[in-house]
Amino acid sequence: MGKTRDLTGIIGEAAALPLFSGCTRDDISSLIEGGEIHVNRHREVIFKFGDPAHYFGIVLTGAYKLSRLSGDGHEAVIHFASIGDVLAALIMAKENPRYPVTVHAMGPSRAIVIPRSVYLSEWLKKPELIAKMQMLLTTRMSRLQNQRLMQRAPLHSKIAALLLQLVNRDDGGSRMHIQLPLTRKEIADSLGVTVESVIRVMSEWAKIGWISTTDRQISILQPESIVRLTMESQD
Amino acid sequence: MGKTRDLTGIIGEAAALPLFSGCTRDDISSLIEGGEIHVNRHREVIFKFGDPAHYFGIVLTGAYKLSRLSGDGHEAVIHFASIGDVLAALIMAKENPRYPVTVHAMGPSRAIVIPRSVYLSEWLKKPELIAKMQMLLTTRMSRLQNQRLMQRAPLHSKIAALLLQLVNRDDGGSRMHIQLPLTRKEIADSLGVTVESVIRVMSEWAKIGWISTTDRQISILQPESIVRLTMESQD
DNA sequence: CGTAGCCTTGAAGGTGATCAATGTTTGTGG
DNA sequence: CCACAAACATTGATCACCTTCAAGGCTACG
Repeated sequence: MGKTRDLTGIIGEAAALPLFSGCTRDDISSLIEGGEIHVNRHREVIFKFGDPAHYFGIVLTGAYKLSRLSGDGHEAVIHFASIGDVLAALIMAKENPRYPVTVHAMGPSRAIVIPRSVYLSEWLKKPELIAKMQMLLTTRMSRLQNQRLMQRAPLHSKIAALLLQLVNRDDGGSRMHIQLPLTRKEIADSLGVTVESVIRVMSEWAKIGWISTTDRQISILQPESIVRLTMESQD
Repeated sequence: MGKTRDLTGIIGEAAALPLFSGCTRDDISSLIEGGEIHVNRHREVIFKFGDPAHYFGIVLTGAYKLSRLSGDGHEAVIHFASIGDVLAALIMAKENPRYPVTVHAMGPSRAIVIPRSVYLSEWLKKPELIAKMQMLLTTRMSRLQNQRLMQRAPLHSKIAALLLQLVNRDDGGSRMHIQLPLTRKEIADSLGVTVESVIRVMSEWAKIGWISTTDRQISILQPESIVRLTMESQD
């Protein structure tokens, strides 16, 4: 894992994030004071569950997986964080926080980690910034709630909904692509089911040409078909 | 549903909430400006999913159930809000928000609803208040995440975990009691399973004296046994 | 006193879990 | 660059758990 404290080149990059829209370069400079750039390779850990949490993070490039290990050794994925997303956002409010999740890089990724103290001293002073942070939390919460809605749906609906949630439109919508390197195992852990079950469903989809996978890059070739699956048991 | 705009008697009540600890009566007075007290009977709706959201709420007495209806007519319970908890906390950050859940009273309950505009103009100015709001959101998010961990656990573990989450210690801990009037259906909708399954598990527990129910009031008579169930497949 | 909401029980069936074995791709170090 | 290990994908057989469907009872409340 590479680290650097030289933040001069970063300010421009940070300014491009929606989170910092409306902030001057000086604003940003003070907001990321004492920060550090982490350069991670695939599967590297940036925060570890249970460790004392002195830093939070913002994804600059790539993506990170937020997960926890359940008692019987299964990994439960909480969230996939991509560019602009906040890592360990939950540690802000607590007194002596510990990381509530383990954060792995998904493919080569970069993040800036910022001392919690800077959040308390600088970030909290700016209402618009707080609102944006709340917005990020809100989005994540809505996602968790939506998945709650799908709990009773059949497996193929859950997988369909997850894929659509992670998708970025390529062109007019006739073909979609998921930016993260996503394994079947990660999909399974995200839905709380087994790899085998996920594979059985997705292999079927690949066979009939609805999706295709090459090196963990998933493309949705027939979005309408996938969308229809989520409809069946959903509003 | 009874409503009143006379807030004079409420300030003292509000001051007792952890949310407003450290606020003067004048502070509180401006924070609940334009608010309204809602007095609800069992099962009454205070916010409805999809309606334009101009107000958020704070539970004063009783409890409220936050839920959504899934496409196939099943109710999915998102959260049980009890005294001091915030209702529709998620609407703050958005532009033209609509209520993301339907909120039902569970038993006779009272809440104060406050215009969103007051939040934007008054609440956001106070960093400690923001921190407390984020804390409430954080707690809720952690809860959703913990339930995520239980996804693969057997049903009895899930029910055990849910009951323990909702419990308030009565005495030294040898006997616990859940303050809300909680039906088996609501437990089922909260876990994403069927009523029948919940009943089969809980009837068994009642038979061997681990719990007892009288008029939707659930008592846990043997907490250790219940706790053990959650351990089996959890950290 | 009847309806609505809640609880209960049973039988049958299906979905996804488990277990086991094998193939494939990716990454690493000599 | 090859060899080997590790991570990932796949397939099949069996089975447990939970769902579904159906029917009936209990209690509160207008």
